[in-house]
Amino acid sequence: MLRSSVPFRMDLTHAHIDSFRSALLRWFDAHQRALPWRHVADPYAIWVSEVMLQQTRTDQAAPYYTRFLEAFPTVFALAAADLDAILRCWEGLGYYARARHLHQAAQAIVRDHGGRLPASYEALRALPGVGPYTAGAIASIAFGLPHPAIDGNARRVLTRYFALHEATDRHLRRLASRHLPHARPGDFNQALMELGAVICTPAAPACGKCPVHEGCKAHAEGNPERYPTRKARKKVPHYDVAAGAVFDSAGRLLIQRRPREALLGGLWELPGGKRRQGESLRETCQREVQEELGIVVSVNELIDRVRHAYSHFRITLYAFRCHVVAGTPVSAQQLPVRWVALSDLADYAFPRANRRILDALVQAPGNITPRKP
DNA sequence: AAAGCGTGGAG
DNA sequence: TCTCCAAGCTT
Repeated sequence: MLRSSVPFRMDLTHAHIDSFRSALLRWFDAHQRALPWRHVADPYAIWVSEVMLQQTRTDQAAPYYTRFLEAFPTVFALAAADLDAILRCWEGLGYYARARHLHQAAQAIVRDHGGRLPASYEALRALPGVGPYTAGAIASIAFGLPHPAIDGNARRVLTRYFALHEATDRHLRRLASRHLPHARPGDFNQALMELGAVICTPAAPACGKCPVHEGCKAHAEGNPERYPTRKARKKVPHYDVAAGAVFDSAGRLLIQRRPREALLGGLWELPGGKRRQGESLRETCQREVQEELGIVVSVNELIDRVRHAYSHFRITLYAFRCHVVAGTPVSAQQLPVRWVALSDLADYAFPRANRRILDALVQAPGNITPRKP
């Protein structure tokens, strides 16, 4: 039943499967990169690493992983932490819902599992932020359970090795399951990913160094780069955005917190928004600050211009120095609003583009916060 | 099911 | 400069 639904059973002889996985594991044992989450046994740490690695390169996640575990060494520490502290630790890593889900899941683990990561695929999958890949990765790496973990790397390796033009996630999981050595499922999964990251790369794969190139159909066909089939990208819109660095008479800066569930959820930011048709950037700045906070500001010099690409659109952000002319800031969306000294900006998590502006602000002359008399 | 969700490195 | 895409998940 299972077997007949897989279209390549010719290749799935026991001998072939055995040589594939033993060659792969041998290569992994000899050539795996040294990464901070290698040879880690703590299921909590493994979980943190897997969440950080979702859609994120290993070299970007590595320093965050180390810092995060220092700040939150156990499930209990994470469950008891403030989301703000977690977001500060996560600043710059992107996809901030991951931090929120990590926090929620930690609380669920304390509440429902006595503070230990549940040792089953199903229970892991039920945690917020844990999908099919992450559940399989934790189950296999932390608990030695025979579940596949198909990420983008593994998908590329498998579609090339078997020359699959159309492969659903279900097919790939089933295929990987057949090759899983029950003695070392975690190492096998990691080996597949490592091969994809280091040898079987999207462009210019190093087939000459590949431990399984002899059985690889894409290599035999001569053009492995045509796998996996990618779907056409939609072009992303671009917006001009104006933001106000609004100062009060004491030289403090006005910031507001973004709603939890939104883009950049829970981070702090300068007020601002998209430029409208026919509007000047200074007009945008003035209007947005007034709409969001109910105050009238004078819009003065341009502090900086930052180009930034988000996941599904891009912007050019123009930040202007502003001063309050009339009113007291109150968020129209009932969001937290705060006046902060420039020296305290490290206490808040900001999106990357905003952080650039703030850095420019702190560097710029004329920003010495007046000493209180 | 398709869209929303960050950031940075490589080419 | 621009495109691609990375140890995916959620709704």
